[in-house]
Amino acid sequence: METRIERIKKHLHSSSYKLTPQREATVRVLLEHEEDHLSAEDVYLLVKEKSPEIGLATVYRTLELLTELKIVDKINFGDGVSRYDLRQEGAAHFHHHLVCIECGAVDEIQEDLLEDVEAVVEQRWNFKIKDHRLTFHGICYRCQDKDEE
Amino acid sequence: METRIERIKKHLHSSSYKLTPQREATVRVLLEHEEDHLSAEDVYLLVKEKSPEIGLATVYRTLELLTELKIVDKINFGDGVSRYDLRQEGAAHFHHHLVCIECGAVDEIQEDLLEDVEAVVEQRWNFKIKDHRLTFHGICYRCQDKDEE
DNA sequence: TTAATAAATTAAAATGATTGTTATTTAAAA
DNA sequence: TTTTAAATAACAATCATTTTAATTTATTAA
Ligand SMILES: [Zn+2]
Ligand SMILES: [Zn+2]
Ligand SMILES: [Zn+2]
Ligand SMILES: [Zn+2]
Repeated sequence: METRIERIKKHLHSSSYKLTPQREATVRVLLEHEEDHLSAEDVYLLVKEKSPEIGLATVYRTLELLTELKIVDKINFGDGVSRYDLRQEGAAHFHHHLVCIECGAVDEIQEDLLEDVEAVVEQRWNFKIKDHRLTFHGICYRCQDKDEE
Repeated sequence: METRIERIKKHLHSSSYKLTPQREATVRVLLEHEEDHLSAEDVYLLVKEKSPEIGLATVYRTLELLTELKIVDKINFGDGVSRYDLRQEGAAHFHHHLVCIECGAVDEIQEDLLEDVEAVVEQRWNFKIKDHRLTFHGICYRCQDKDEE
């Protein structure tokens, strides 16, 4: 945890940004909820528990900055809000998501899976891929079990 | 064109909805701009040219209805607006997108490409896939040519 | 055909997420 | 220490989308 914060601090410094207390509090919340897919409001409420003086706009600005630096990925599952996902350290690509249309759960796929597809796209469409977003909508294993009862 | 409208009309009827003049005007705009990825506002302005009395809320409701019936797909490229894409008739899956981070162009990939990946996901994650969203972000062929100059 | 009912629409207001503004604070540089 | 720049809080403003209430249109029943 602390070492990851240290690395993020260096990452900010190398782009001449500072890890202010507000930014650190925000990053800590993201680290403590790595499994989740928090909205800006979610992050704000969690940060507020420990640092009640922080403003929502600051959370937004911090998340924007972290997105710019590719420390987090911004993603949208079709409900009206953007969600923020810490990028795995050293991960070449953004991970994929499984969104259950019954219970709303969002599970993650860390494996790449797209290598072959991306090779085809780069060749056939002459498109230089920098990033991707892949989300599957369907029924999660939990809801399949429920349905069988 | 007319036959596609007819089929959409039947599709609505089979779910006991009517193809009102406002809905027809909206569908026509979508058909006339199949290549594009129009926002609700975009659709509204285009519909207004021929049917100035239509309201923005009606366009939103119509697009919502068409999305429910899977006549269009709602998609989000990360700017703050939802965009609406006519589904290819008979297409099993939603097509993929190439978003250029330099010029903003959005190109389409109609080929499936994901068959193998989806088989793996269904098996390994025990997830019943109903739909997907796949978007690549990168440099389009046009901008690559520009960069070489 | 006419009265009653339901569906769809308009226009306006409300909502909710996000962004911009301004004064203030904090940290770095001179 | 004084000066300057960066960051923040509090609030206002904006933008996309949804809701509401009144009206219109189409459908059904008498
Ligand atoms: Zn589920
Ligand atoms: Zn995730
Ligand atoms: Zn381009
Ligand atoms: Zn498309």
